[in-house]
Amino acid sequence: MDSVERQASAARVKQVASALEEEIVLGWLQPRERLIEEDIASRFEVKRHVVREAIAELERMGLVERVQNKGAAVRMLSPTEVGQIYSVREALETLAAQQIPLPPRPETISALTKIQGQHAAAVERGDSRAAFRANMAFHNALFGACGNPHLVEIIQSLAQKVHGARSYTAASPVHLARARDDHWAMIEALKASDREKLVQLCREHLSPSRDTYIASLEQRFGKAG
Amino acid sequence: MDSVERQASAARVKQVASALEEEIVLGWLQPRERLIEEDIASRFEVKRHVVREAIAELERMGLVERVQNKGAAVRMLSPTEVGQIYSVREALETLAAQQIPLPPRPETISALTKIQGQHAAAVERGDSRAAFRANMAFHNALFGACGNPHLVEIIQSLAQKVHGARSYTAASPVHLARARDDHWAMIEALKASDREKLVQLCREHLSPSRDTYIASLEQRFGKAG
DNA sequence: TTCGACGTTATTGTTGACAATCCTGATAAC
DNA sequence: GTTATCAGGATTGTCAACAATAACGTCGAA
Repeated sequence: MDSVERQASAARVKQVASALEEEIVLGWLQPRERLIEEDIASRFEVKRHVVREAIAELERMGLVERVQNKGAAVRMLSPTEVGQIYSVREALETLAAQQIPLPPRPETISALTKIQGQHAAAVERGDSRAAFRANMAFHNALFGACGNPHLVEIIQSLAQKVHGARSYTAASPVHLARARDDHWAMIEALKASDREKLVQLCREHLSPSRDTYIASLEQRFGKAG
Repeated sequence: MDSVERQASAARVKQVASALEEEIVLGWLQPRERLIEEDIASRFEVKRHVVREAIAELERMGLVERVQNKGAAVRMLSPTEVGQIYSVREALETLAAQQIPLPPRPETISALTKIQGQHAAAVERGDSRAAFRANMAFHNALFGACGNPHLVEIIQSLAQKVHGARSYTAASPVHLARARDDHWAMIEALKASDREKLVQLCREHLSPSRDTYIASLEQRFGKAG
């Protein structure tokens, strides 16, 4: 093991991609901001080649837009698009929630509880970066319990698509706290095998960030945006 | 215009990717068969670079599997996986069918009719390649009418995932004829604004290829497959 | 002063060569 | 006869230099 450098490049690509994803989600990279390949390469100490693939990945995820000979820029989602994506998310996450076997396996509960502990801690100390990660982990674990990995994969990819739209809420203490409470409530619903409650929670969990994003966008660019 | 060579590479990548997709779907490339980058490069008269990206695309679509330093091979889907994917497809295509505005716009009907004419013609003359293309176009046009491009995109990607599993049915005259009849029936349901019928048709349209694939697989490898 | 042509620079796209890795088959030892 | 070892070839992964392109600023003319 000669340290970090000897990783498979595929791993490095994912590493760079998710690092960039985080920066976009947390708002460190603003919409319309360009992603310069060489800059990123030197910043992460990888070859441009790797950055290229990472950006291609981000493009596939819909976080970034690319045009010939002009490079990539973080993508700006229109309110319409965000609304459409959320409506699909709602349908799919509802579907997944309905398929989670109740009562859940004990491991599911313990895993969720553990992750949510980390999430709550991150929210407590205002660490939006850690909160973001824990939040993703929570949803993966939750929907992962539905037993259909392909459904989970789609839910994940949809969540990633609107990650870019979340820079407005990802750092907001109010929203983070609300998400935390929602998560605990979901765990309770699972424990109680209360499917109706669980589905309802999942559905309503989505609204805040969608509404906040759309509202802030309309405020900035006018209702026509 | 200096001929085909002057295309943007992005376009060539997609071209190669969909050409390979076709070959996989039509069974010209068997499961487990390896995809040699240089071979493909020379076959399509593009650089290896382009092939690489195309294969990455196929990997993302789930048609192909890649391992470090060993390259890509067309992926073999287990019956379980196929079942899972189809169950998500069913949910999503049902959802989309429910969202198609009824009565549909005249353009929708005419577009579908035109595409289906091509499909029927292809089926008639046993041109499975053209039938495959027309089939894809039909479903895109149909679900595209639901008005949510993101939903359509997901439906498309799921269809692509099981394309590999379709090599068993894609060339079968019986299945092609059945698909053709289903399509005509869907158009009729649209014309009649019969939502219930439409949704039912979409749902049942999926079963044959799934069942055929699973059956053939279990026959080949035993129920344990 | 403003507009447009032009050259410069920053950035991306492409290429071929090289390095690393894995598979195959042959040879030799047990 | 079987297994272990090790070349040789085939294939993928990495790289750095080069070409192509678009953004930018400058200069000159109306």
